[in-house]
Amino acid sequence: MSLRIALLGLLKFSGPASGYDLTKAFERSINYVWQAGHSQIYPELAKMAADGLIGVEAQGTRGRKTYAITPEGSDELHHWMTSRVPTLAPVRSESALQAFLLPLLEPQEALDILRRMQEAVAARVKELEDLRAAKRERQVGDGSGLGYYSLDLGIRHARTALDWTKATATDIAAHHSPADDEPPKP
Amino acid sequence: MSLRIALLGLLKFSGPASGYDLTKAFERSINYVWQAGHSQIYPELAKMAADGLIGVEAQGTRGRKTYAITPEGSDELHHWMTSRVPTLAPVRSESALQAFLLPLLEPQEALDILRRMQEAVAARVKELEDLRAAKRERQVGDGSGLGYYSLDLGIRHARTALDWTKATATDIAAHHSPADDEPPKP
DNA sequence: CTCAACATGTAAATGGTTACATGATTTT
DNA sequence: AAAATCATGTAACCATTTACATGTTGAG
Repeated sequence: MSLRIALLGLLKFSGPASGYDLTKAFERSINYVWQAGHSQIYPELAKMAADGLIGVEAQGTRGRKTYAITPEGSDELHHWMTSRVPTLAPVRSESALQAFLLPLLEPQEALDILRRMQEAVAARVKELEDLRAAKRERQVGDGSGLGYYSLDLGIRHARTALDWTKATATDIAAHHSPADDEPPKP
Repeated sequence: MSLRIALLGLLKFSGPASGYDLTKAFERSINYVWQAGHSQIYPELAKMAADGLIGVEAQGTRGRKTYAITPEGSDELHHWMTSRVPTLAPVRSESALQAFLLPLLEPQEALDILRRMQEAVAARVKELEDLRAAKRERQVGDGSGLGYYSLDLGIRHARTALDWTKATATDIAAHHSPADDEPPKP
């Protein structure tokens, strides 16, 4: 379902596009909230066309097929957006699993992991903030452009994860009584 | 892979258990970071036993099989925990997709959705905070117990999502110029 | 005796990833 | 002429979900 919705949203927003274009669009923008490769996108477009949600608007050179959203597709998209019950998608994340299992490790091992996590998350924060800055330069400064609000959400989540790594490291270090194996350097 | 690690972690922490026990443990605790039902767990346990990561310790009544983690299983778990590179799992969430597509809607429609999201997220925050309070009462107050740190992470994420719904609603309402279809009630 | 909880499995369907396969056009 | 990019598809595999299927034990 979600792949369909994502494709309908892209077609609605940017107008007619080919499977190739949509694959690129996925890589560029939407892959921060949903991922799909061309091997999933092409068959899905064929099914959506069969269901009347999109139509082949033109066949270009190199076998290029340009799809456009139909009124039925617009309805489907609008219906999904406005009537889906806000199910909090359960988290399914290896990092969260690692966090879950942290108490199994020795404090020093846990601290090492948290330090590495912290670096990775800090890099992600920077990546997303740069992306937002680049977007701001390219277009008008308001909330138009798909992905504006989800990018904000992503940045907030990444910053929260960064805070968590710091707080957790502090917490573990406190229980650990750092004198044990980190003798102060004079 | 992750399912294996989750099962190894539970067996390591709580000692020998049956597939049934582990299914219950999943439902209770770990399902905030990873989900699996019994139909996935039983076959996986069989494969893990074949791979020597766990062993059948005892066969009880009602066909109950009790599995225990082996030294090889412990190694595998420890290796995964300490040597996995902290890949930020890409988000794949319907809610994030909905956030991504929000600019397609009329401001009033978007505000309605954000209001419903806000209620759902607030409920999640409360659920998780209650869970932490209940855990605190039951056992010692420090960071022991699997899931202590990931629960903290979950609470922080949920609060962040709540903040986002409020900020986004405020932002959209500002652009919308509320006088348009929300005349002030005298 | 009946119902809830215990206990384990398999099968079918869906969704997603990786690899295979092919060919046209444009750029260097 | 070679390489990069455009462009589309299929096949095999893996993970996950939902449904099917069966039988035991203990409590009320």
